[in-house]
Amino acid sequence: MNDLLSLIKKDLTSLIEKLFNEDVIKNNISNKLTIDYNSKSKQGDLSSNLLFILKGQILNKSFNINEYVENYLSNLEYIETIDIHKAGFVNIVLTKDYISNYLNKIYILENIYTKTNKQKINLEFVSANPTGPIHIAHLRGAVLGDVLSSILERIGHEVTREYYVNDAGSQITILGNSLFKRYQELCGKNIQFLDGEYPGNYLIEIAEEIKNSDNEKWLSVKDSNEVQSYFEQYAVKYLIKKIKDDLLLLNIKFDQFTLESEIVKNNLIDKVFSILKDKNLIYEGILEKPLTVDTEDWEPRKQLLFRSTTFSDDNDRAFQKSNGEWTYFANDAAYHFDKYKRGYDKLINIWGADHIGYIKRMVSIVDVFSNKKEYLKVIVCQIVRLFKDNQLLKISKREGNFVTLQEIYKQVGKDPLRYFMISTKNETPMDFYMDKVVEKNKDNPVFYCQYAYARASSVINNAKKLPNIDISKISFTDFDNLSISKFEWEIILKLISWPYILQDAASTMQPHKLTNYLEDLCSSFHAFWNKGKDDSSLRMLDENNITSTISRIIWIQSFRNILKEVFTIIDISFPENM
RNA sequence: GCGCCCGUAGCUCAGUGGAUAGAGCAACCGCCUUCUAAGCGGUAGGUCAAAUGUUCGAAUCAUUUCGGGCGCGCCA
Repeated sequence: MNDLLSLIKKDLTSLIEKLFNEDVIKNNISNKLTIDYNSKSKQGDLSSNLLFILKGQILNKSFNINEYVENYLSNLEYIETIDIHKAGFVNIVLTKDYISNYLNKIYILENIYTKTNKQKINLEFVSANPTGPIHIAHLRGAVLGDVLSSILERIGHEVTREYYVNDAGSQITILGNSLFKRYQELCGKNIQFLDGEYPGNYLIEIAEEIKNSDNEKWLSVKDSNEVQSYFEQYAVKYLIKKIKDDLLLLNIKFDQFTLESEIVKNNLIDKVFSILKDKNLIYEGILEKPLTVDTEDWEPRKQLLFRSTTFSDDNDRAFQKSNGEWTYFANDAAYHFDKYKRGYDKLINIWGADHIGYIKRMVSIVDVFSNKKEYLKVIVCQIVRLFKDNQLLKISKREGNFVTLQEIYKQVGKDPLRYFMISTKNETPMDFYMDKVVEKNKDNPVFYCQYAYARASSVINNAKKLPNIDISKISFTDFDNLSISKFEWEIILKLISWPYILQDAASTMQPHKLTNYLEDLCSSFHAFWNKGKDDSSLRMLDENNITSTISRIIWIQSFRNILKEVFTIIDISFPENM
């Protein structure tokens, strides 16, 4: 929490403790205390539920709690006035000095954030299979993961951005096969794709590369394993490179790529297996037929199962296939074991909505080997529906005709993509209108906020031209409380609440709180800008009133500083001129 | 059938125990000789899907119902 609120909370908490120690109230209920920036009513800067929670606790009915609280608070140095609302809210107006003191930190961009206990966090996201290019279904998680990482870094954590590459398993075999078919096709053979194979055009490019360097050499290689493995590896390597390049369009970079094949090679599954075995969480059993499978396709078989139901999952889950191979789940568990062994304080995964059913077993198994509760946090992002010309772009998984990141990027660009992908809460399904996000008007919050920054920058540039003010010599000691209007104090209070907003976004892991804040703050700025048209005393620059002009330059610079902070975290541009 | 998520203004969404439930768009009425009108102000628009419960207080929590999305092999 930000210094300001935690300081005041400390004082209110000790008030509650005092009342408890003096036997005025029944219980120490300080854990129910809340204090917040007062955005809802205009009755003060901050509000607290203090009296609500004290009311039911008073032992002596004749004790005048309102008066007691009022006296106590009035003596605190940072409180200008307090107002006890009849419903039970305590509304606090802070002294101008106190608010100015915090504004100063933002003006000089120092000590804005309270030091947190630094944690080593691993954030795994995207992790799309290297069987095709990045497309719309991966986009939201990609940006969400990147921005969330930046948020956590900003408050002092050390974040590893990680990508897990599923380069083992049957999908990769099929990929290799499909690529070889494309190669054969280029060599003049007739080919046909089966259901479940990869007919996408992107494999043709890869096949062309191979044909250009090796000609028809692979047609005559007898060892089919050699062919298979060559085409698999070539495809995976090529596609990983392509995925990296695509993500770079949005400036998304990873610190680490971990290969499933390496996890398998290092026998980590055996280790996880023996831990489970020791804890009696694995057994040989037969699963019931799932509802989604036709009866004729189902054959009950004995295999090793993980006791997922112990952790309130619907079913126990297959850990080893009946043919002796490990399941995908086993590999993935081993991968998480690997992350755990690397010594992170916390693991975060971002998954698409299509993996919801997989969360329970993964979180459970990580709990088991890490011996920690909620060591792994899985964030789910809901699907994005893409609209163009107000028409829903239908996708068919079967045909694999997803709109690729590259295609969307070409039409929309980086800033709107990054902004909109995080501006809706991750659990809410999102509609993305490709035409609207590039419009340059109020309809489009990206431009609305960037425009506010440009306007503020323009004020500062004009201030540099004022004959009687040297902007480079302004320091915070020149800030005059009295020349600031009421409306501006509201903006300044919003600036001060920024560390609280960031902290909140970090602890709830919800980056959309940043864009909400940004839009609210910029709206206040645009409103104030226009007030100067009706009332010339509210114009930001006034040659005839140096004191108020200097004070305004200070908060406008602070406003720009905060905007820069938010834009930087979201990683979109902030042009000075538009 | 089961699990998770969602249901808030005509539309897209915030708000998830607190005050008279908020923004933007769309509609209607206004504001450019002066710091960027790519902007601002105002009007209108609500059974917070429904019911019951929990308590000082519920859009928010619980239970149930209805509607929508996603998922429900030994695939990945």
